[in-house]
Amino acid sequence: MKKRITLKQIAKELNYSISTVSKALKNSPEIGIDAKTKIQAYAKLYNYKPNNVALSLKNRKTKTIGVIIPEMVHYFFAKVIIGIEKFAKKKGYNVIISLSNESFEKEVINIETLVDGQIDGLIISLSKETLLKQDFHHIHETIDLDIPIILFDRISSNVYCDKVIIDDVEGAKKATNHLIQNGRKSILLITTEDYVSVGNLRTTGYIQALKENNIELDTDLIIKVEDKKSTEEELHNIEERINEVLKLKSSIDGIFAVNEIYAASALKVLKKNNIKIPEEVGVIGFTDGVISRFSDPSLTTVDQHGEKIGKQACKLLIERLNNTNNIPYQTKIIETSITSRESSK
Amino acid sequence: MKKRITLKQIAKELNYSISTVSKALKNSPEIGIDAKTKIQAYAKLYNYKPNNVALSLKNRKTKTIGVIIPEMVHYFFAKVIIGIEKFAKKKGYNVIISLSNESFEKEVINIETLVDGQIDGLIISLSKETLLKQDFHHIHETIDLDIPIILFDRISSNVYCDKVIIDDVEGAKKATNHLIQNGRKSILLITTEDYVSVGNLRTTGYIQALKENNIELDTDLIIKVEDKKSTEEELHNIEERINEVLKLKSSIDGIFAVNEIYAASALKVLKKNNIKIPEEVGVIGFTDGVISRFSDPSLTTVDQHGEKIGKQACKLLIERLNNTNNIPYQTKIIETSITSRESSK
DNA sequence: TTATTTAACTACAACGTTATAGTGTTAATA
DNA sequence: TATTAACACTATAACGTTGTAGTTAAATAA
Repeated sequence: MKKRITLKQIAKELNYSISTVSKALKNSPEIGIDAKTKIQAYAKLYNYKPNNVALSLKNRKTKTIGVIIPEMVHYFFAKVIIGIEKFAKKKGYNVIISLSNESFEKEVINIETLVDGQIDGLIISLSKETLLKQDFHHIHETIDLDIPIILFDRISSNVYCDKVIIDDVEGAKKATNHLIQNGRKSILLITTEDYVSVGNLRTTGYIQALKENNIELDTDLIIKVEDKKSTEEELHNIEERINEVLKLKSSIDGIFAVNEIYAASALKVLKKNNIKIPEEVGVIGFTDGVISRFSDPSLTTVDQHGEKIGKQACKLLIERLNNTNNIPYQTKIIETSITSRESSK
Repeated sequence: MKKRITLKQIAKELNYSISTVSKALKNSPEIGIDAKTKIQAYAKLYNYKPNNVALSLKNRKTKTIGVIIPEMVHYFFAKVIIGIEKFAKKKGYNVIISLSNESFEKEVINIETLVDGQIDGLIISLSKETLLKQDFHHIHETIDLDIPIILFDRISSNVYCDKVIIDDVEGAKKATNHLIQNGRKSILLITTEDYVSVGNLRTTGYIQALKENNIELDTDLIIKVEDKKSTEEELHNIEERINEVLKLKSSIDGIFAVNEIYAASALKVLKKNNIKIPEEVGVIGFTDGVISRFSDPSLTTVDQHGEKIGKQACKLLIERLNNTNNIPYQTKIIETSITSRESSK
């Protein structure tokens, strides 16, 4: 019905120039007290709000941050977004969210769309396909356009920009040590193929922990999952593989899974085989999500503090946005912590 | 480094007027073939892309849709967003997401921020606090500003606008009937307080199903949870209440919970009491999320088809955006379906 | 008295785009 | 030959702001 009022309309109505109205509303000392009070009262009455699009055009700033994540239904990403959103809002920024759906092509398109004047900067977690392809031209082009990018969680050392990650190696070490300190000696690792940076690093942490505790590495105790998307049959597949290894290696007394889906799958297989958790086999997962909280037994996990990651990423981005002079790129590492639950004594 | 090129720069470089360049890039018949090819080649070379902010200002359209949801970590909302995002992108719209965090105040602020020129229309699921307060002035004001709103899931009959919901009554009826057809006669309902519209409606469906099957309603078999936020102690509280009723009413052979958290809690209590699922007690939840899929036993659920809801909401919104002439408000109802799993025979 | 300062405003340009109206020049028509 | 039409382009205004550079008129200083 009633469209929002503009400076022009106020000016016409009160017989002032547009400039006067603009300045009066900004409380400029150039404007007389009479005009100010009249204009301000009128603006308030008609609920004047400056048009943000016009401001964006004028200032060449949209005060909007773009976020591209691979998937929405992951608890971790949801948490990161909460962190970003909270911090952004506090600093007067809006957040646009796009989903790459783990696809390289969608990631490229999404970035292109957002970069077309919609956003001041980007926060991205790379899709699995991008990591597999190792093609980062779209990221580089964006940075060349002077649009800062912050990478989080799924990063690449081949991209030069600010990054926020957790110490995956350290987190995996913590997890493995947690099991070892419980007296476990034969620990099964369920991880991803190596091109997924986080899977890779967590595998490294697992191996390091074993070494530091003088436990010999048995590569048969490592299951590497080709994880595209967690469809029903894919899940079934994972369960099958766990089952096989479990049959083959009866010595197994601990399981470390690099995400909570794998951990939940492990629980299922163990229960099916009537193996007592945590008495016979202790289980620990990565990512503290709803599945871990509501599984039976509830899962001990390595908490990634997604909200903190989001906040940190957003902070880095806004700092860079406010500092045109090139500060050197930083990589912030967020500490993990273990949330102890029933699946490990 | 290299900022994006503008029409002005192309015009200057090639010695044409800005209008000519603009028209040449739009393939206007007004422009000669020579100029066209030259300009188009140059634009392509320098990767010209029109500035969206300028277009927004000119067209008074941002081609952006705002979405406000109460929480991000709910599987259902995540799914809805996926649906919205997919459809929006296909139609050339971007999506901005805001979180109300179940707070009335945050909802109001978020709407205000978004409405200030950022978006063409809004898709909202109301916060619990808003529903409790029954204060919808912010919604009405936005609609008055000619910014269309689509409400989904958490709606109110006191707001006149397009809506997308599932048939909660019907869904609850389906769920209850599912248990009854399994031979259950004494069915515990775990629901929310009545002000949460969906809880209310699902309670109604439960009652109707009983009536239609000539089972007398026993109000002791209804647990109404005051659900603010699902904190650890809150969850514990719910489990306590379920436990009490279970002790009091040994006849219980079925449980219907209006969301998956309550259903998971029920599972936990049943298992603690060594009650066999589904043999002794069948359990069914609402919302088909990850918890249901990974719980033990896996949960039979009423699937809300979140993605479909999102798509439908987005479709309604874009239709309204394209039709300035007032089409009457519609309420679309998305069918639910039961996903049968282990917790019910 | 004349020059200068101050107060209180207004005009203008610019951000990047597009639609409408206008301007020459050449070719076709009456 | 005079008129008109077609072609190929340009100028201008507008979307809503804001900062800079004017413009008045009155007040003060010399």
